Amino acid sequence: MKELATLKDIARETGFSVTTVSRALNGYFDVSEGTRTKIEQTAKRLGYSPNIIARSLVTKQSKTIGFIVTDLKRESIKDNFMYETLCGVSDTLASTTYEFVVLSTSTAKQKNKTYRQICAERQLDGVVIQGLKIEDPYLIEAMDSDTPCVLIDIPIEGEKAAYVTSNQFESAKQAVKYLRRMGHEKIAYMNGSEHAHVSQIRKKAYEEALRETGVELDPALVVNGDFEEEMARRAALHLLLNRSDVSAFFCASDVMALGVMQAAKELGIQIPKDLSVIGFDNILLSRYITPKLTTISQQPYEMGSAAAEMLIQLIEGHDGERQIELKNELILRESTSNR
Amino acid sequence: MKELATLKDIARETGFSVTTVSRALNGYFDVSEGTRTKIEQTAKRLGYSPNIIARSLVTKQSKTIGFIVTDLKRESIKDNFMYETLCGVSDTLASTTYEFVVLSTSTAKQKNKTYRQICAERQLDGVVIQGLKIEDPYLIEAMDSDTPCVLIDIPIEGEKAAYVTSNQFESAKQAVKYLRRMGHEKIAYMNGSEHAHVSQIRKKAYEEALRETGVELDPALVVNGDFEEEMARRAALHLLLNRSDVSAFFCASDVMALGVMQAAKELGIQIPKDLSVIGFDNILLSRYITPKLTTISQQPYEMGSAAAEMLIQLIEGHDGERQIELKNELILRESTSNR
DNA sequence: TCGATTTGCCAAAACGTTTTGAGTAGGAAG
DNA sequence: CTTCCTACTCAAAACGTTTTGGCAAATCGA
Repeated sequence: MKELATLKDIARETGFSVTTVSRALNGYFDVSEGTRTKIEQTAKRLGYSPNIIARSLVTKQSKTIGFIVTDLKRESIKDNFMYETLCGVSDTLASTTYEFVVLSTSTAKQKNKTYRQICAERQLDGVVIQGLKIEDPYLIEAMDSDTPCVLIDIPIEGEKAAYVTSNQFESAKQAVKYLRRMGHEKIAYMNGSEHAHVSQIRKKAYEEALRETGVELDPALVVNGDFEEEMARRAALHLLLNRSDVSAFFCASDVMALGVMQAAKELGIQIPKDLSVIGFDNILLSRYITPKLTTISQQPYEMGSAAAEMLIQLIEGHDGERQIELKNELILRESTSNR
Repeated sequence: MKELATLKDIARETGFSVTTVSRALNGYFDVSEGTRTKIEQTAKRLGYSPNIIARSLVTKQSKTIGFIVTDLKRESIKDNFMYETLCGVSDTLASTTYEFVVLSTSTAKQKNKTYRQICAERQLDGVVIQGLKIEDPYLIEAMDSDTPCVLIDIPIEGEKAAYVTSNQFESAKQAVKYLRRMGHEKIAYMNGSEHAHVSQIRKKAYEEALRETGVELDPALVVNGDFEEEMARRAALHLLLNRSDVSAFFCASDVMALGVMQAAKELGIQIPKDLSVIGFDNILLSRYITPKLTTISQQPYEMGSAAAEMLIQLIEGHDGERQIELKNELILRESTSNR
């Protein structure tokens, strides 16, 4: 299997110079129609395809964007958040000339290789970042880096940094207020990892919703499941054992809601009769379990897709929106009822 | 934000030549200890990181492997096959110097850009291919291409081509024979897309299992759901309406089994009392629905991980296994019972 | 007719590496 | 005093593109 044809090969074959061949193939106007078709034909005949690497070296554009994700792990098949955003990114990139490389990182790894290095090494044209923790070094770096980037679910803007998120705050408040309207007063909150921006904002929403509906905040009702089912189960078990007055649970993720439901089951607490539960994410499972989970739907696919689009705008220097907010929606199902 | 430092910068700074700097940084032995440390220090001080693109151009190694997947689409959040293999690939690649770019293709796209071009353009060091149809052009190309590749679930070998698969045939037979042992005789088979290799092999297994247990093949009992829930539902509906003697369904995927179960429900047919159902894949959902689905488990994560490992062996010229077969397992749950 | 413009083409430099082949200096061996 | 190693260093070429500046011929304007 021989090597792929180069510009030089075409030049030799047609008798023109490398320069002319290059310009012909790139649609410049200073090459006559005749030579252009001749060159194009031999290019086709030889199966020529430009060497993106060589091109990148001189143009400084790799036509590659990085999809940086923290802890790409198989456990997240339950919520498919990362996978769906990836699909969104992939789909919109498919109609462009860009391709994307998946870069899985972690807080530990970020100490070995700086964000700058990651971008520079492969001369990434742009970056989509998802799942970063608030205090991750990459966050500050990304903010005032030279290479365009768009953050998912972390509302930070910079010279070349944009973000896409959703109306987390409002929708979370809406969920809590819904519980209040159903007559619940002792509403527990299962928070996710403290290091995630979404956790902070959802928690704040929970607090504000209670305040606005005239309920005093009880710190004991706020527990943490770190976005994990098992941890949530244990935390819920502990809380429900000690506080029989809790009649509703708002969870920062569906996966944790699963843990809460499991805990309730173990204690013989019936959902929704004895305990109402609301999740967050609208994962696939949420409408298959019994009782079906009331939850807040997000649109990860659309987020990925919007992120990619915005990134390309950024890369190509068009100015436009620097922030996008998608709409979440409260989906009422069977896990909630009147007090 | 200034550009990243280059070898030239370090050379200027230290007074050595670019050659020496390069060799020092790459650990050659013909550079004295003194200069090496001096060079290393300034490299660190300037935040030097090699430009992989430039390096690739001369070494012909991009340190990038391609993950070619057909029709990366959000629908597959139900079976997470593709996502899990991706995690497997990502995890084993994480401990190497390779990175991977996701290349989503389709039968249509394969007409525009040949496999060779895809590999050559980005000078991919190797490729993992998943989800290819049997008659896809890429298959033949990959088989005798120069760039190493590992196919997932398509047992084809080549000079530089290897594959990883599972004991599909045996495990499918085992499932059908299990139904036979439970006394079922009229066993329907819901096949997946004809173009998928796994469909063909699972169908053959179904036929052979019946033959070996002395049941005459009834072509009318073989229907096709194209790996889609809705199509499977319709096909099952049609079959179950006309053939009340069918007492069991073996499905080439869990997602299609979901469709079958839905059809049964619509017809008032109870599972497993009136109809036994076995799926394939052991998707997350399969143990959450009621009744819990009896199915065959696969190990997509391990497949991806094994594929990546084998690919690197191939790339680096070590010879070793060219084919890997993982073990599937029949998982008995609640959707099957005696006739 | 002559100068000016346009058209079509090209040589050479550049991008940041690695690799090759050769060179220098110093010491050891004869 | 040569000759030969050894240890270290480097200039130059190469990888496959794009870009710059310019050159020759053809066309145009007067």
